[in-house]
Amino acid sequence: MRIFNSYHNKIEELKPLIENEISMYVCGPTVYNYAHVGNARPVIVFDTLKRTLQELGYQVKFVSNFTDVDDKIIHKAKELGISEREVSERFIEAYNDMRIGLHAMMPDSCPKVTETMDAIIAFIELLVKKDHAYVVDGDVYFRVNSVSQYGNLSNQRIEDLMVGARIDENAKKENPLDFTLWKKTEEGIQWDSPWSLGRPGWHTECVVMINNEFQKHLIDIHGGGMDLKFPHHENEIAQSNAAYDTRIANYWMHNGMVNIDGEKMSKSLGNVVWAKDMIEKIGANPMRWMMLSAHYRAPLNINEEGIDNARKESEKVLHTLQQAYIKLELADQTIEGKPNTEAYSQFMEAMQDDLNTPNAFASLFEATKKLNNALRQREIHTDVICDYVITIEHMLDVLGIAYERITLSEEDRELFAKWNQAKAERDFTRADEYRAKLNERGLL
RNA sequence: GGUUCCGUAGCCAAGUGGUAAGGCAAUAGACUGCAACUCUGUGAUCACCAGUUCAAAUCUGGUCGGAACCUCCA
Repeated sequence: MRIFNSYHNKIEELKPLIENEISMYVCGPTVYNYAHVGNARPVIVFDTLKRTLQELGYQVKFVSNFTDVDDKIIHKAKELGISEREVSERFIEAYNDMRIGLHAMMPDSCPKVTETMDAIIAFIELLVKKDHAYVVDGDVYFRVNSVSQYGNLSNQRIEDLMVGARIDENAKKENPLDFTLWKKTEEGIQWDSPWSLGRPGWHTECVVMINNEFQKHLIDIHGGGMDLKFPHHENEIAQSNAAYDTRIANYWMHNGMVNIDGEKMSKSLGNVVWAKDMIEKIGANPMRWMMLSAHYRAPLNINEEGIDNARKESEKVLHTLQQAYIKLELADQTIEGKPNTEAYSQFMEAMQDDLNTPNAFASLFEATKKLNNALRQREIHTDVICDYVITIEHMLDVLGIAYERITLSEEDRELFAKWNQAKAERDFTRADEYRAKLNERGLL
């Protein structure tokens, strides 16, 4: 498996820390609102990565957090007149519903900030003790200049960041780029700490959770949206380097942003689309299909035509699969075996090439075409059909596209028999009746 | 100002040195009792200019156009 490592900006062979095992972490959402379609992309991308790794035989441990302590949650709670906990629980549930709606596997663990507070405070204490952080009036800041590697991930020099960046002037900080580890606060939920009543900054939780969940300071893969590269991931690396002298993850992966009709989604443009609404509108399969039809690192533009495309393509493949099930059922042929077609090899080759899903789809279409051809032969070769059914099923499993094996009832079988007989007798009135019934049952 | 990325047929989208995958749409056929489904055929010299090379969409330089990040947005 080769993946593009954002840390080095190049494609690298994936070498796990432990043979046949992969530890991966993806930054989760701040649960103050529903997830929009942009949020759905990393869910789909990294779920697909996990599926690919599993198909390759890796044991994958996948962790993704919930940020349930944040200013935005506090504001939302005020707005709705409910507690912060109620806000976060509501949107955690909604987020998990979205995962289900996208056919994404649940992560093996979803730690929450509120349940990690002791470890976060202990970690900040460690940074302070090591002199990588300093305390001012109950706030704690990370001293960016204390780690030499700062800027490595985003490839920026501290001086450059200082010049043009619109950095808020905070007189308490030694350096404008220093980021908050702990914030003294009067508003919202608070925790007691050695420095003040307050709450942690955003960048610390991921580091602590990774250490906690994986019981080590270095994992294989860390993922998230491109926009998290700086400052969030840069800051994670800085903290981990400061505390444990490791960059937390060997491989950093970032997915591209999602646009709607060529424009960035934003509240001000009023074009934010909730993922749940789109799933409901177009269905999970087309949604995933569309998201995977472009390479994960490229920006993805969503428009009506793209949705339509994804819908047609997915339906076509699933329809072919369905016809194959019926054909095999009618021939009393069971489906078993492992994928052993050229198309499958090419598919997996594409997936191993930094998740080249567009090429993987090409293999899927080829397999579909082969299957369609096999289904149209006068002489039915069920073994060939079986090969391609298994091939396509495995491909769909890796892509997370849902399908269902059809079984025929006695009635269905009779209908097929009668239809064929009527056609043979050239009684097209009756034949059309049977055809209509079969159509009604979605079997044609 | 700094950093990163992109510009391939009507649309979506691979390919990153050896004469342009795939899909959608369009169009012409085949199959069919008719239809649907399906299958087959048909289209681009890769934003522009210059350079390196036997050879460039693919490397270098430049021009034009677009995007992201540098603001606790995936």
